[in-house]
Amino acid sequence: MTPAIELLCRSLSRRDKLTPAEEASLASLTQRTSHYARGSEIIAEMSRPSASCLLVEGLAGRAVSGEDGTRQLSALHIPGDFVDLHGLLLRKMDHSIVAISNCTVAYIPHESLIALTATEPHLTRMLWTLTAIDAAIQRKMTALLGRHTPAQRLAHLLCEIYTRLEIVGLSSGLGFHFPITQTELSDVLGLSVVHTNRTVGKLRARNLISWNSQQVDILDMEGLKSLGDFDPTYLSLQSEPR
Amino acid sequence: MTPAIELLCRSLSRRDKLTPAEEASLASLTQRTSHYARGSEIIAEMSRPSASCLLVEGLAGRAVSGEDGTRQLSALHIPGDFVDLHGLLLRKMDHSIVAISNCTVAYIPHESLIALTATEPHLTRMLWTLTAIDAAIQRKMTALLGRHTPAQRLAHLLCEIYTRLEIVGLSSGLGFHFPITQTELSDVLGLSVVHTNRTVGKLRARNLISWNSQQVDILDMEGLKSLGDFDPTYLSLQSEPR
DNA sequence: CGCTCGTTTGAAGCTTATCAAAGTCAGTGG
DNA sequence: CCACTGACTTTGATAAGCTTCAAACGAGCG
Repeated sequence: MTPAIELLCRSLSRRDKLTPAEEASLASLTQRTSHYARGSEIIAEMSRPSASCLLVEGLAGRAVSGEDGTRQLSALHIPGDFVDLHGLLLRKMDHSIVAISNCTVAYIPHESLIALTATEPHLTRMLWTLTAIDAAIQRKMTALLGRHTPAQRLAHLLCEIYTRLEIVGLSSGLGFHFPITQTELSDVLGLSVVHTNRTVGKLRARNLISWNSQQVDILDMEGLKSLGDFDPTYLSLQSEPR
Repeated sequence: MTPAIELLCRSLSRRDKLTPAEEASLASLTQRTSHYARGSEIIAEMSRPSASCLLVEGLAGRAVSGEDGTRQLSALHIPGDFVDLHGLLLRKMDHSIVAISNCTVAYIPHESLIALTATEPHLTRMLWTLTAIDAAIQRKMTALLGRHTPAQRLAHLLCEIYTRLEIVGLSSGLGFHFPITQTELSDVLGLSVVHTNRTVGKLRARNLISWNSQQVDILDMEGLKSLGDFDPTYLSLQSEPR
C-alpha cells in the first residue's frame, strides 16, 4: 500500500469501519505522484482536472481569488486530505489549490473513482463523507469569519489543525510543524498581515502557544479551546456506519 | 410526482442528464412533509436525524451558533434544496437548520437514500454533486466574509439568490420574493444590524436594487454583478455527466 | 557582505460596532 | 375609527478595531 492510500485509510477509519476488501479496493486504485514547490499552483482555477488529488506530504490551501487581486484561503489541507475529491463532481474548478509548503500529491483518475462508485456503495459513502466533512470545516470557517474576533479565529484554527494532524499521526505531543507564513495566514483569517502578526503576538502573550520557526506548540490547550470556542463535533470523529 | 421531487429534478437537470428511470427512482422515495413557522427550528444542533430534509417552500438557513450567543447563518436555502442531505453522512448535526419564513419540508428516510446508493451509482453521484455545490457556495461565502466589503457581500448574495431561484423557476423578471429581516440578513453577512441597514441603503442609493416589503428587484444587473464580483461558475450550471 | 523574505513595531485614518432613540407599518382592541 | 402595541427599519453619535502606510529588524543565502 502506498503512503497516500495508507493516510487515506487512517483518515477514513476514524469515521467508519473499513473492511479489508475495501482497503484492497482503495489500494488497487491507479495513481501517479507529483511534487510541487511551495508557492506553486497544484490545480488552476477554471481548469478541468481528469484526476483527483490526494495530499501526501506538505501543507496546501484552497485559494479563492477575487477580480481585485484579493485572495482568501478558504481551507488548509494536510497530508491524507483528499484535496480535490469534489473535482470529480464539479468538473470545472471554481478556485485553485496552492502549495503552501513543498508538497507531494497523488493523483487518482476520475474514471477509477467512478468505477468505484458502481461497485462499492459503502466505500462511496465514506468518500462522500470526506467531502461532507470538508464542507463542515468550511461552515465553521464561515462562522469564524463572520462572528468571531481575530484571536478567536486563530485559536480555533490552531485547535483544528492540531486535531486533524493528530488523526493522521503528524502531531508531536501538543505541538506540530506548521510551515505557513503570516502573509498566508492572513489570507486564511481574513486579516491584514499586520493585524495577523499582532494576533499571533496576543496568543503568545497570553501563554497559550509558542510559535517559532514553523513549530507551533500549544502551551495551554484548555485555554486555547475555550478562547476559540472549539468543539470537534464538526470533524465527525466518531467511528460509526455511514 | 410530488412537488418536492419535481423541484429536486429541476435542480438536478441543470447539472446533468436525468434519465426517466432515475426520475422514477427519486419519485418512489418515501417521504413525509412537515410545516414550520418562521423562526422555528427545523433541525436542532447535536441531533441525529434519521431522515434528510428537502425544502419545498419557504426560506431556511443554516445556523452556526457560538457559546457567546453569536449566530452566523452560514447558508440560505431555497425551495428545491436538499437541505440536509449531508446529515446522511455526518450523523450528528454540527449546526441547526432554522425556518426564516414559514417553511414546508419533505423528509426522506436515510435508509431509502442508502438503498439508492447501492443500486443507482450515477444518481448517487448526482446527489453527491448537490452537496459539493453547497460546499462551493460555502467557499464563496468564506471568501466574501474574509476579503470583501459589506456592499460587495450583499451584492454577491443577491446575485446568487436570484440565480438559484431562477433555476427552480421562482424568480419573476429581475426580481424575487425574499422574506428575510435585516436582523437575519446581518447574521448572513457577518455585520451588525445597523450596518446591514446602511449597506442595503447604499445599494438602493446607487440604483442597483429596490427592496420593499420582501420584494427585491434588481434594477441594474450588470452593476450588481460587477460590484459583487459575481461569476456563477461555482454553481455548476453546466449540464454534463458526473 | 549585502540581498531577500518574513516578522515586528509605530502612527494615522477609515470602517464598523455599539448604544440610543426615533420613525414606520401592520395588526389589535377599545 | 383610532390609539396602542410590537416588530422592523432608519438615523445619529461615539468608540473601538482594523487597515494602511512606513520603516526597522532579523535570519538565511548567494
